[in-house]
Amino acid sequence: MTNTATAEPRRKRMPKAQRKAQMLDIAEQVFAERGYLAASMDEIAERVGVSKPMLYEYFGSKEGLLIGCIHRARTELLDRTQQAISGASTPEEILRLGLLAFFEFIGEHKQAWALLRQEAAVTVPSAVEEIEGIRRQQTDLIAAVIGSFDTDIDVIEAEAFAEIVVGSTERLALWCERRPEVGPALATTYVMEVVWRGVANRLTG
Amino acid sequence: MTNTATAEPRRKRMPKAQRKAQMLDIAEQVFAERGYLAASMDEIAERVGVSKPMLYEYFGSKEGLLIGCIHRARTELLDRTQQAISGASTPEEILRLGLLAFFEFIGEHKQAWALLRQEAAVTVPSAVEEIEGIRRQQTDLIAAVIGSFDTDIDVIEAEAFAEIVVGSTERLALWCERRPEVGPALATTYVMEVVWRGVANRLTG
DNA sequence: TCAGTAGGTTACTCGAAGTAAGTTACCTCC
DNA sequence: GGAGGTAACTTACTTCGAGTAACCTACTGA
Repeated sequence: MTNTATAEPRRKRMPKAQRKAQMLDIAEQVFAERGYLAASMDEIAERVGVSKPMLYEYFGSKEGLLIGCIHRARTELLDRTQQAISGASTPEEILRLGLLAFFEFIGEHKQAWALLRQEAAVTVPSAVEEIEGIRRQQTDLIAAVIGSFDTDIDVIEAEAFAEIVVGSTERLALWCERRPEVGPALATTYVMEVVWRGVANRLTG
Repeated sequence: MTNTATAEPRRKRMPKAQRKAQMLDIAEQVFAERGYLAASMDEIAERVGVSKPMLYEYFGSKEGLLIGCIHRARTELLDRTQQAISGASTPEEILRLGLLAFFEFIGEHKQAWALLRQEAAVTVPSAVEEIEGIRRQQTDLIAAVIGSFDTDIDVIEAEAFAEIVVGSTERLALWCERRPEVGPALATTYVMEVVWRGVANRLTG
C-alpha cells in the first residue's frame, strides 16, 4: 500500500532553475487565490512538495517570493509587447498593437494581474517599486511614441499623456474582468477611441 | 519627577465618538507611514495613548480599522465632489469641476490618498470593496454625464469611457506627486484635453 | 455614598514568518 | 563500485504580532 515502487517520485529532487520556476508558478497561484496576506509560506511549500526553508533558500522572504512573481510577469510582458510592436510603422499602430498585446497578456494571466494590480501594490513596499518599473516601461514607450509623433510637444505634457494612457489601460483591464464580453480587441478600441483621438486632436489642433 | 500633579492627564478618558475619531487620525497616519502590513496595532494603540483591546472594541480588527479610515476618506471625498459640481450646468463643466475637486482633495490629504490608492488595494477583501465603492461613485457619475451628453451611446461604451476617465485621473494624481509643479488646475486641464476631447469627438464624430 | 456602566487594562493564546543545524540523494573520480 | 563532496532537502525550533478573556476604575446620577 505505502510502497513507492516502480518510480513513484512523491518528492523528487530537481535542478535549481526548474525548482525555482515551479515555485514561482505555485506562488503566483496561491497569492492570487488567497491574496498576499492570507497566503502562507507553509501552504505554498506544501503545494510545491517541498519544505518551507527551501522557499527561503531561493527567495529570501515572502516579500522576495512576491517580487520574484512580479518580476517574471514584468519580463514576460515586456517581451510580448516589444514583439507585438516590432511590425508596426506609424505611432498609432505602435500604440494600438502595444495595447492589444497588453490586454491579451492580462487576459491570459488573470491571476497574476489581479495580484499585481490589486494586492501587491500595497502590501509590500518593494513590490510597489517593481510594479512602478512595469509602468515605467509602458510610459516611457508611450511618451516616446507621442514625442515621435510631434517633436514640438512639451516634455511634461507628453509625460502626462503617457500617464493617462497607462492609467486608462490599467483601469479598463480591471473592468474587463467584470465584463467578459469585452475582449482585448474591443478594449483596445475603447482606449484608442478616447485617448488617441484626444492626443491626436491636441497635437494637430 | 514621576508625579502627575496639577492635572497632567497622561491618559484621559474620552467620549466614544471623540476617541474613535482620534483613533482614525492616528491609524491613517501610521498606515501611511509604515504601510498596512508593517503597521502594528500595538504601535497605533500606543500612539493613541490607549491599550490594544480598545482598538478592537471600536473597530473589530486591523482590517476593520483600515476600512474605517478608507470609509471616512471616501465620505469626505464624495462630499467635496458633490459640492464642487453643484454649481455646474453643462456635462463638460461637471466633469471639469469634479476633476478639479478630486485633485485638490488629494493635494490636501496626501495621507488619506495614499491610503485610498495604495493601501486600499491591500489584500483585505473588504477594503477592496470599499475602494471599489469609491470608484463606483466616480464612474457612475461620469457614465451619467456621458449618457446625458448623448443618450444614443451604448451603455457598455459609456461605462468603458467612465473607467478610462477614472483610471487616467488616478494615475495622473500619482504622477503629480513626483511633479510638484503640476498642480490641480493643470492636471485637470491635461485630463480634460485628452479625455474629454476624445469622448466628445467620439460622440459627435 | 454607592450602584451601574462606559471606558480601560493586564496577560494571555495562536498562527505564521523566518532560521539553525542536521540529513539524504546524487555525481564523480579513483 | 565505493569514498567523499556537495546540492538539495528536512526537522524542530524562535519570534513577533493579531486577536481575546477576564478583570479593573473613573465618572454618572438617584
